[in-house]
Amino acid sequence: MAGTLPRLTSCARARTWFRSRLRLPYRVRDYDTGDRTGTMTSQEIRQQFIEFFREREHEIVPSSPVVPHDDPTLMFANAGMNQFKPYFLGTETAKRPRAADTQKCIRAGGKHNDLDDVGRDTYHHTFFEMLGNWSFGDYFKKEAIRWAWELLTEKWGIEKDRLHATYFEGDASEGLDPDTEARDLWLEILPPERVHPGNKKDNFWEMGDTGPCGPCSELHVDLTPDKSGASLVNGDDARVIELWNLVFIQFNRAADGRLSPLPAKHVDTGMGFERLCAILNGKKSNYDTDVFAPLFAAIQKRCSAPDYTGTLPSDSTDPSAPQVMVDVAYRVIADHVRCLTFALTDGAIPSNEGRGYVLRRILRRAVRYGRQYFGMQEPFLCDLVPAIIEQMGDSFPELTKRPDHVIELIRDEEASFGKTLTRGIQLFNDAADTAVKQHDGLISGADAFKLHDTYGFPIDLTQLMAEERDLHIDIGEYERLMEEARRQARSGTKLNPEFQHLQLKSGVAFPILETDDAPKHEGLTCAGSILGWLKDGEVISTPALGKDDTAGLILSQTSFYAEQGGQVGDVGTIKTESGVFAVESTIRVYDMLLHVGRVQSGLIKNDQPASCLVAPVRSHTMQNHTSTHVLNWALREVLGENVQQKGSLVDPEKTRFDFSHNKPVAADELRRIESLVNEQVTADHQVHTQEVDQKQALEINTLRAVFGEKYPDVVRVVSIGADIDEMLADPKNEKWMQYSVEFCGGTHLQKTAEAEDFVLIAEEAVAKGVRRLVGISGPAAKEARSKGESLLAECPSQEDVNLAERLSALQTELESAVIPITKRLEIRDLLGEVQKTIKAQSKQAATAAAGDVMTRAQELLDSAQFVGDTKIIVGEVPQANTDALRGAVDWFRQKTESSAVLLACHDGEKVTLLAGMSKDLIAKGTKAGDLIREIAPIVGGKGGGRPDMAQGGGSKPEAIGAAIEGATAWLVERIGG
RNA sequence: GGGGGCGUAGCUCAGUUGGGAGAGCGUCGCGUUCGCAAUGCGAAGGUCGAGAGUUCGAGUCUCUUCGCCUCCA
Repeated sequence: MAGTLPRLTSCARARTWFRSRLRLPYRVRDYDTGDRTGTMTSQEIRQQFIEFFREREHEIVPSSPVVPHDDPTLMFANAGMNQFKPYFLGTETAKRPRAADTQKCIRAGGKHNDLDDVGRDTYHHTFFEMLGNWSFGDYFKKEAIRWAWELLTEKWGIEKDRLHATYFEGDASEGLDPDTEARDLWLEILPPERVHPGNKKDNFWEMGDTGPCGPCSELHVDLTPDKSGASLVNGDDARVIELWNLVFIQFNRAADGRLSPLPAKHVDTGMGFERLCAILNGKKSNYDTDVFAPLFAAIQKRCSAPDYTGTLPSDSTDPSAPQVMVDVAYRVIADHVRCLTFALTDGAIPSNEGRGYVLRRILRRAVRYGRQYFGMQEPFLCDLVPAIIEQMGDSFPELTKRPDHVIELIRDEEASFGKTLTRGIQLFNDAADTAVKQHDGLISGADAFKLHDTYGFPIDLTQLMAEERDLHIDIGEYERLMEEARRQARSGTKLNPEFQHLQLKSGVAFPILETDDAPKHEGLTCAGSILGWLKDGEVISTPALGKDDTAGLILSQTSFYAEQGGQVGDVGTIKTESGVFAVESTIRVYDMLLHVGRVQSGLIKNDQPASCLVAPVRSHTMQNHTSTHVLNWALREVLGENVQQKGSLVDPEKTRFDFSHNKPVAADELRRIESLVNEQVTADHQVHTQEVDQKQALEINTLRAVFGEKYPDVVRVVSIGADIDEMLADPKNEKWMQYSVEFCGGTHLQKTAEAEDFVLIAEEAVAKGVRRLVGISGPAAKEARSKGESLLAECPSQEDVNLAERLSALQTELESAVIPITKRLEIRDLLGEVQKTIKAQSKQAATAAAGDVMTRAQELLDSAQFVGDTKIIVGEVPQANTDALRGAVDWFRQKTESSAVLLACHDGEKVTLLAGMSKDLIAKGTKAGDLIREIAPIVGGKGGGRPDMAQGGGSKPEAIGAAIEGATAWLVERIGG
């Protein structure tokens, strides 16, 4: 599959090239009939947008990944401005004042989750492109408005009298005046009846609760036949739709809610690409454009589906008519597979949490539609990926890099959902049967909830399946269970209650007390002074903190490391002349370092000099952190360049490193990785750190940056063994490849030998395609080694006695022991062999014993007395066990017409009794269980069982004789009498 | 991070107050058949994920742990 791609994409490239030479004229004609044969391809539209702004001195930037690795507040890129956020926030300055691009966006998580709308109308998408142009403190409203107008009307020929503009009408409660500047600019172009004021909701844009914001101005297109849609602007009507949003960022909202003018004013615009393509080609639906046409063709071919006719549930008298649902399925599948292809290409993976979970839900929705309306039982979404790559690979070259990987991920996910679906359908059928028989066609809320909770069946699917069988669901009960589950999940995530008040109150102003934490790299102590503390959600400095008060203490200077980059926050103590504060963890909020903990003794007052004492365990953290870097390097050496860091955690006990690798790391690979790390430790390399310009640092060939992570312009480089200046002077020299170089702000050893030793103690999967290694260093590593050796020495050899007991003891110990993973694997193999021996031995013993038991059984049968027609077989069988006695009872049953049996054996103090009764006796009311209950107390125990076979036991072997006599007497009386 | 579910033969799964580990498919052997398909009879195949506990007795109950699935945050 991959082999054919380059050829296909180059075809597409040639086509674009050819078209661009032709300079075909485009004119938009009639929106009403839609009979215009579209002449502008989406490729061309995208290209012309880019060119238009390139000609106006905009830097054309590539789309940022749709999966942001550097912004934890954002699940997916959802607007063009995401990658420029630092410029608006003022944390970075733009290198060029103007930019334009097309940004890949996904909207599917979030609060207003409109996933269920996608496919049911003409314009909702989970994945879409956003065209945008930006000014960072450069041009403002005038140019933005004029260019938007020029591009739409002059270049693309949209009829001028179909365009409406909106501007911000002002808001008294915020003290904001109307945006007359924008209004007047529009009035120069448009007649007053097509320039509309808009309220704060529609025409004032904010990034978040705080930060840059400003009025916006939107261009709307009137698609009504007679251009009468003026009253429908901002009316949420499909006939008059928003096309281009121009945001003028000119205010900053502070934490107290007040707005202040920004010194630098910015422009941020966004125009939905798919919608634009539809409008320029006179199509009513985004799905009727060539953005989707090739994909629809691929779907039809792969699914042998009926033709796509473009009907919608909303304009049909029967919203669930077969053809309508077929058309919905086309749109759902096309949209979702686009979304998945882009998200997986950018490094996301379907999983059971976070954004991975959103993707899983999207995939499942598509699979369900495919199953239900196209009858697809096998994975099929994966087969649609090449069509997308062929179509979009030119504009988004990243798609062509690892298509196989994306296809495989989708196929696996589809296959595993297929299994869940089959299981769920079974459960549904059971639930439906119960509903029909017992509840008058009402499926219980509990069943619906279980389908959702355990099998991942969304409620709408369950409802659909119910409707097919003319059943209903107890929705009220379902909702109640759902809410309960939500509540439970929430209550589980609360912070340590002691520190809950340390959450900053939102919307309340607070001073930012900046902390200088440079000393963290110098040592474990430093002197600073108290600036204040965070308590009850507020940053304050009075009154003093008394004994046992909990707070987040803020110092002017500190040697504590705040949790960042995988390294945990430090613990320790802070002393002043009047008190001692125990620090339990350290976190960063903005530029404040919060020393979270409690006052141990005395008082802590503001402005006091304070000395920081970081707990000595930090040195173990440093050993582990430096080892982590070497490990990262060793992984590349052993497993190859494909190893990408996926996350890490470094604390005093261990280092936990997650990386992309799609199969378990083999035992010999583990050994090599471990010994490579130790070679570097023994070599006692100097650990170099230096602040370097990011671009320059990226030149270094061996540098390992986290894929997709966004770094500041000046980064701290940590090199193990190689001088950083030398590397910068000759960044491409092959010899650097033998050293570890990373961007890192963490605390490190000065020389690698200080790590002492390194041992891998675990290897496991965390997600599909992601493995996790856990390593330890220092004294803990040495201890693990010797523990491993001693456990290995304890392994029994085949000849040893009491194999079974020793094995069980060793397994228990092995489970909790911290030993090298390589040693663990070795021991596991060894014990596996031992296990086989044990099995063979016990089988042999069983067959031998069976022979003895049969001899004894024959004796008992021969000496048995008759009571009427029934044989009374009672006696002791030495050297037997429960299974052997059962075998004997079965044998007697075959040998005799009618029999009552009681056998006994003992192993040390433990007595086992077994009783059997033939059917005729049971019919007469003599049951094996009764016999056992009667006899077991004689040997000091009890028992029971079924009428034909019962079992009991006790602890008095010396009473077996008495028990047998008792049994004989009981049987003779019952049967004889 | 929290909740729920599952783990039994090579595969798909049953297993009801705790009381002899099962079915179907597959495998192997033997029949019917010239042979195949089909079919009849028979057999092999299990540390019931692992470890502890309760019990006279645990696939079943309790706890711990591993793996997978799933929902919520």
